[in-house]
Amino acid sequence: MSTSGQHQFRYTQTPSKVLHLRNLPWECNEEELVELCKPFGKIVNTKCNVGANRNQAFVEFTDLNQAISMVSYFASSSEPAQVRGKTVYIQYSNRHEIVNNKSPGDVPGNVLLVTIEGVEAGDVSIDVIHLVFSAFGFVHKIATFEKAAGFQALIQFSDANIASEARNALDGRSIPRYLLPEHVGSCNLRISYSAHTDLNIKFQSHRSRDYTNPYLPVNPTAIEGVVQPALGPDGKKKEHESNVLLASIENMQYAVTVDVLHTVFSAFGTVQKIAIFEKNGQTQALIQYPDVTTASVAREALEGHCIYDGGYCKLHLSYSRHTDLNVKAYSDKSRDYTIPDSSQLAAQVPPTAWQNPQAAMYPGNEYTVTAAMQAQVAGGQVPSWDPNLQAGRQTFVSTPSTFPGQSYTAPPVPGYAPSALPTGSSPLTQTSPVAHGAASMGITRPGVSPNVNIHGSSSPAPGSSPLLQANPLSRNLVQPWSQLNVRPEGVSPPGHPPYYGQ
DNA sequence: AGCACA
Repeated sequence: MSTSGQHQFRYTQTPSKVLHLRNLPWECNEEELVELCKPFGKIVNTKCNVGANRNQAFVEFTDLNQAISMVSYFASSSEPAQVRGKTVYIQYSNRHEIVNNKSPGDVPGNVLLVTIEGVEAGDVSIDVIHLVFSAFGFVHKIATFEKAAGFQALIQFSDANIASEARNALDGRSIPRYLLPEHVGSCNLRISYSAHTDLNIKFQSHRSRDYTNPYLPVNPTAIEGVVQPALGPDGKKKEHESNVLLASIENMQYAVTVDVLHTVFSAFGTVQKIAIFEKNGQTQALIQYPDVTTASVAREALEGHCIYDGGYCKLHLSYSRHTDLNVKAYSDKSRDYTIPDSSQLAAQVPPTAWQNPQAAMYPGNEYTVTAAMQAQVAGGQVPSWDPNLQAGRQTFVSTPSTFPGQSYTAPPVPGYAPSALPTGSSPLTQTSPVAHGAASMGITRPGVSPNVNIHGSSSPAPGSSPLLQANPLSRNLVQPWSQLNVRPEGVSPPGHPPYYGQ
């Protein structure tokens, strides 16, 4: 008489050693599942927090009879199966084994990866996140970031037990409404484990916090994402100064390598770090000085000037929002000069290492946030460039041998008066970066050129070591002068004589 | 309260 008489249930009930459990309480974890099921046999695998509501689970016994005994028992029992007082419905799974029980995000650790669904980054403050997660124990560090997956946060606890409690309690739940702006609708938390064990927070900011280190400097201007200065209401650039310069390189017909940039920008002070990246098809670079003053001088001096003569590689400089770059110490695209002997790493670092430098650290679903991680775990100090985007520009970055032969001129070295340079006295003088570079600078911005005005005409003798550092052909900045006479194959001498501007 | 994962 029932309509289901000749119908099977939508989900077949043929016995399987895998059982499907539903109506589980949201708190349910693996241990509770095992407690419920182990009287009937040995459990070889489980999967909990399944389904949209995370209230289903699978349990796999070693053999079919054990699963059958459990289903049979509760089918005839007056006491339903329960977890924490909640009735659990048990049936045979329509599969015969549990696959992929543990995704990387399920491997417990002391750091949680929290995705806050349905909100924009600005809707949930780091203080709210801190408040919510502090209910389970001392929160050591928080780093937030925004990616395709949504607004995410890494929450570091002292140990995996506390992290686990927080995850079990909060996964799938919402941040209380009263903690959120009114316009926010639902706001579900999706929580998995991060592979990280210790976040590297460099600044206290609205994006990242280290609660273990109250003396960590505050970086009030660290704003995620956009590197370029924001536009003010009047449409003019709102520039706040920074010790890090953002250089956009226009008309980049010639290679602009880390070494070239280091040479150019070192004229104004110690360059700490450099990172080159592509943005919207344009090459950009971040150059970090120890202080704002140095950066400011460099910016004023170099803005609008060309690295190479003929209008090539014109620099446009602005202040980055970043204050401390998190770059690979030695790669094609970045350099950290604050690390001793970084140049020695050259031979040891595979050329492709930078392309996915932290891949091993970001298994599974964290993969999608790698770029943001590099930025935000470091405290929001790095723009969210994707190193992988830099493929395909090898023509410009490989070696000096790819310079167009006849038109090569070397980059400038501000700080030495062009007039002090010898011309034609040696093969090298014609390629002198000082000569051409200074000329280029002088032409582009007469009177502002740092090489003339800042350091005056107190030039060193030709051939002294600063000149070496200017030569982009030099792969190694400490290369002895004599070695520079041996040009890399394929690099032609300059096609035009040195030009000395005023 | 009704089947994951790739």
